[in-house]
Amino acid sequence: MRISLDTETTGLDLRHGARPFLVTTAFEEDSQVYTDYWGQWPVDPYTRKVRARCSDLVKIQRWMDDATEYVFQNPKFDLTALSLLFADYGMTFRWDWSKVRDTLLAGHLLKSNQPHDLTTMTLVYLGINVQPYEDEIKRCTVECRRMAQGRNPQYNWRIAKEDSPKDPRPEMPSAKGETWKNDMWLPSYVAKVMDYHQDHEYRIACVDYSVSDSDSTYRLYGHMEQLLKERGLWCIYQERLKLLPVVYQMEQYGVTVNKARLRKLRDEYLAESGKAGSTCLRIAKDYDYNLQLPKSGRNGSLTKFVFGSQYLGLEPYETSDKTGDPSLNKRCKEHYEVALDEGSPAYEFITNLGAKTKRDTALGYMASYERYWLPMSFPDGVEFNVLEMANGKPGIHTRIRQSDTWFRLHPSLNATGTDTLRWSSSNPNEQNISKKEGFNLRYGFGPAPGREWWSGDAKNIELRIPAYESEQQELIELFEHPDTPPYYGSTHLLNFHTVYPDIWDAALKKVGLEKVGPYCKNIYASSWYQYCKNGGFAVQYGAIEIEGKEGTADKAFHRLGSHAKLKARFDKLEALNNGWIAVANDCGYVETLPDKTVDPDRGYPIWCSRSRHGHVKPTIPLNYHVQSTAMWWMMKAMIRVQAYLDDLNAVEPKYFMVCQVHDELVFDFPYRPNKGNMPKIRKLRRLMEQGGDDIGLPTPVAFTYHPETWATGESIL
DNA sequence: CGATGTAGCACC
DNA sequence: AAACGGTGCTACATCG
Repeated sequence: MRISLDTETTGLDLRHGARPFLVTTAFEEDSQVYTDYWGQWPVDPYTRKVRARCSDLVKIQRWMDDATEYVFQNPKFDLTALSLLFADYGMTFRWDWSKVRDTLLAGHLLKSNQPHDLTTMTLVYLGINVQPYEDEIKRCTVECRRMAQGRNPQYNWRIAKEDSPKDPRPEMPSAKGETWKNDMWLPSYVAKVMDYHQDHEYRIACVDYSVSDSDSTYRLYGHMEQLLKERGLWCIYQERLKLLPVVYQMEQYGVTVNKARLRKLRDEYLAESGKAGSTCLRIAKDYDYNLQLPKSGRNGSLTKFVFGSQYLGLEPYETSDKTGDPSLNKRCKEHYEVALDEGSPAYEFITNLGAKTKRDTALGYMASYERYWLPMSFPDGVEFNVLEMANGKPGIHTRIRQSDTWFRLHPSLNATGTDTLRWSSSNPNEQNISKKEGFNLRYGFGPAPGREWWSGDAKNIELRIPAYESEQQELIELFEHPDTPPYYGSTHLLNFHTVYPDIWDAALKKVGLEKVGPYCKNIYASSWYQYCKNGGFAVQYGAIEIEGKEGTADKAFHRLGSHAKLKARFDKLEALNNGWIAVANDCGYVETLPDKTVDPDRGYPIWCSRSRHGHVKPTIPLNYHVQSTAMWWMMKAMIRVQAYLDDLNAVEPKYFMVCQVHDELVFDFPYRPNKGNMPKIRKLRRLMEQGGDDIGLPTPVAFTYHPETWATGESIL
């Protein structure tokens, strides 16, 4: 029998203590959909702890065991929630991944650029509007919250609020915005306290809402299953389902963070930011201006000082598309640093402002890591015995002291979080941890004692895909012969030669074919070579070139006509781009390269939004196709690798995949002297590279060894 | 006071 | 009509 399940929880931060207080289900009998529920268990209003009934938990387990398929909207969340709740009661929640179905994965596959929340999908696919249920529970919850906050709170209940120094909420670091959503347990509690009658709205609003979600999930899945089959997407969906246990285990294990190292960075940045800020204030004071420095970005005070004619009076370099205000972003600061006289007040001000902003951003990230991290008892925790009461009786219990140095983050990973196949990551985001020189926040991350990290990244995968697909020989040659001069496998150098032939030829005369590439890279490191890298990325991400005009790419290359030269040299790439634009305009989506082990005839459809005039932006189709193909490859890599790790972990869990940043995978392994894990790493590399066979091009993977920190490492393979 | 939009910056 | 793709997070500014 197929069932659907939905849980309502006291918040999203399950690992910080949020728990389900209501579990609802839907199922079918004689072509009729029925619903049922367990809970709503009482929530302690002072601690927000859920008091579940063990007999209910047993029933839920049995209900799951008896089902042949369980449907969830985002299974990872509900399964984690139930697991943790069961664990609170010394019970183990069990489920069978092969029975798990997901309306979220199905929704993305059916229409990648459409919202995948349950309310929207229920409206779109079933024509049912469940918004009234949400409106009702919102109204009830907000009413009840008023009893506990405001000017005259009657009770001292711990309602959800955004964390703040005045009123800290360490148990709900992600609470912000619509915080009422964390308090849906409150109406039934109030009804109980007030002894309201059994049918009072406070007693039923949450159950009605949740039951409606279970019902929607059940019906939605039946509908989606049919659509996926009709549209020939069933095989792809089944392959995608294999991701669920992989993501689950990654989130569960998390990444380890070193507090001492992060604090060291913090102290450095704090000092430097303070110094740069004082310099800015001093310069402003010289103009008799009382500058209010923003904590990040800009504020009115700063804008007035920088652009006001009576103060620094800088000419705007770029303006905002939306507001037309002069911009002060990184590009602009870089421009002013070149254009202004070194030593002038304006120059000093801009450089110091840039230095401050960068550091403040890093400081903000570090603060968020501290908000989210959790203590870990492994590995330098020490066992000790204590006398404790348990079940009303005293006894000696073994406890493990928590580490003072090592903490763990569990970023939330969303495999359907983007319009493409890229994942999103949040709370905190693990995909934007700086690796800039001098700002390498990855220094704070790495293997805990007794462990070691390895990272594997797909070499240049987003350039390889279009190169092989279009059969652009120069690029294929480049990738196949990474040790051959003059480019040594570097697309930047190939671009350099193409865009700046005069500079290249002069260097060639001077140092010869063997050395011309490295020479250009070295002596033009912060000028032409850097511009070339910037321009190359602009082109890779789909910059548009219009004849005779300086587009973004030419601007980045610092030379008019650069983009035209690249397009002429890489004519097949250009044809591929035009081909995908035509496909997107024709049918509304592009597809990833077909995977011959899944469906040799078609790939994953990635929908491209259209403008009001019905056309797809020409910068989108190739980019979506390439980005998503790379991520399909990554998905295959993760599924294969996890299967291998599961084998290794059959006896004792030791080998973990812990992080994914688009084309990079990070592994946390037990430490082995003399790189004793190398055979396993070679196996990982083979498994990852196997994805290339599936989509028909070579996809080499490079591995780096990180025995100490993620910031530094040794290239091994 | 909360919600919303914008800018800026970190990643690939 | 617009022309560089995909994200998340924080602070600032504004509005009701």
